[in-house]
Amino acid sequence: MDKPLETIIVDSILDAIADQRLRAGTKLGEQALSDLFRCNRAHVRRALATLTAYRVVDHLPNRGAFVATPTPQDARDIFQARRAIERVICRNAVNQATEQDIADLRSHLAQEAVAKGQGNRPAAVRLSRGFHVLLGRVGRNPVLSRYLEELTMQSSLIIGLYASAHGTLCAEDEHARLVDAIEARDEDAAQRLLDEHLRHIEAGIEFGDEAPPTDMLSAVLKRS
Amino acid sequence: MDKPLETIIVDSILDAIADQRLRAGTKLGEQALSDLFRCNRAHVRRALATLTAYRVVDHLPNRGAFVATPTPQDARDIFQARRAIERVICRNAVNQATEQDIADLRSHLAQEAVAKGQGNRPAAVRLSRGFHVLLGRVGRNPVLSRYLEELTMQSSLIIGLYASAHGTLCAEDEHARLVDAIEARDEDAAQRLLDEHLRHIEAGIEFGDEAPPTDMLSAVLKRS
DNA sequence: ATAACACGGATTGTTAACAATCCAAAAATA
DNA sequence: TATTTTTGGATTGTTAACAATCCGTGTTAT
Repeated sequence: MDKPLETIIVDSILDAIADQRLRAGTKLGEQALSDLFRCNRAHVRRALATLTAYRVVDHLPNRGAFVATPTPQDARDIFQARRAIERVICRNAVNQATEQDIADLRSHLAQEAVAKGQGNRPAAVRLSRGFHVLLGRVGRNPVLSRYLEELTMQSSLIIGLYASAHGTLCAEDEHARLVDAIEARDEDAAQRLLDEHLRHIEAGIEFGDEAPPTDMLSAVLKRS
Repeated sequence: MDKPLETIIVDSILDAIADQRLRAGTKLGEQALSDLFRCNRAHVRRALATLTAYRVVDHLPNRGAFVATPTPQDARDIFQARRAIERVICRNAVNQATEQDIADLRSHLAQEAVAKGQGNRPAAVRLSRGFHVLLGRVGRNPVLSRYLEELTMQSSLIIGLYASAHGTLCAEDEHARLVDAIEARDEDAAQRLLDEHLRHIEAGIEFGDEAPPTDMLSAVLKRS
């Protein structure tokens, strides 16, 4: 049981972003965070530095750290990168997925279905991201997985910023059909399904209206 | 004229790695670095943290920071990621390269030729990396460019670690032919050339013999 | 002679105090 | 009243001292 403290802060913030509890533009004050996590300001400082390296936080000198607000152009670049990376992850998954992997993916699908059935949108977004991250693990290339984790994180941010209200979010049967293709070892079908899936997500994003930053860190980050 | 100090340290170390003046496994002591750059230990500490985030430095708790030593499996993963990413960068470049871009690439080719002609291997490695980074810029997707910069950095490390002595390094006419294909707007040819080029580089790597870490930071990092 | 142990220097990790900067609200001026 | 200036509090950035850990060396005991 190790608790490297800095990782706890980083993960808490990443989770909050994936959950869309932390919205783009929110200020991440050092004092506020060190109070929340009962720790030294230096720890918070390092956590914010690594989040900045992940491009999930913008750091303005003498101003502080803010949850990044990707521009529409950023969004296009990010989704193009996802298509490039997930294409190969998908191929790896088709070639290397074990029965256990398939079972894990299907189990995840079930969770997604529950969240959707309950109309729990934040959970749906988080689980949808989780599906792609899980797929990345199945691909067994840690380099690609890491990039995908970054990109899906930023995607969550983008969806929180720009997603159209009429929540056309990740038709989950697209996930299911992708798992079918992987299980059937149909590489072409899997790659095609994934590419289309990503294009659907991107198409569901509506640019043009800026979302206002929110606040109230403590209410949003508190958990353990 | 900005000198954010931390970036100076980071860039110096990255340059030294790209130049293969800093070899894998070298210890990066905090004291040594703060002496070298006449700065506070905290600055060094942050620089090492961001280098760790770039996966170019390994940080062992209570032991210190070391230039990362990628394993052969790491190398395979890294080159697979490069193929995935540069494939798309290449497509972008074919579609968007301006005449100025082509000119820049050709100018870079000339520099590479000079270094090779002089038998200057470190410069050749650095310039070879520079070609790919430049290509990334032409692709005009900052997300992909950033990942490519990381990956080429790690590639330099790998080449320094494992490259066969009979320096079959980046047949530079492969770069030249790639630029030809881009200028001719021949997407298929460009992508094929780049993919083959990357496979050639990877094939030129010989695993199995571990290279011993070196030392003497001051001799290797000093410049400005 | 070898192995376990203990000591001391060196290196990393942590903390708190101090300095610099920014921001918003109040005060002064036109 | 509108605009500029000032001022105080709050936040970030920097530094140095202190604590904890590691590692090589030298000692001791079997």
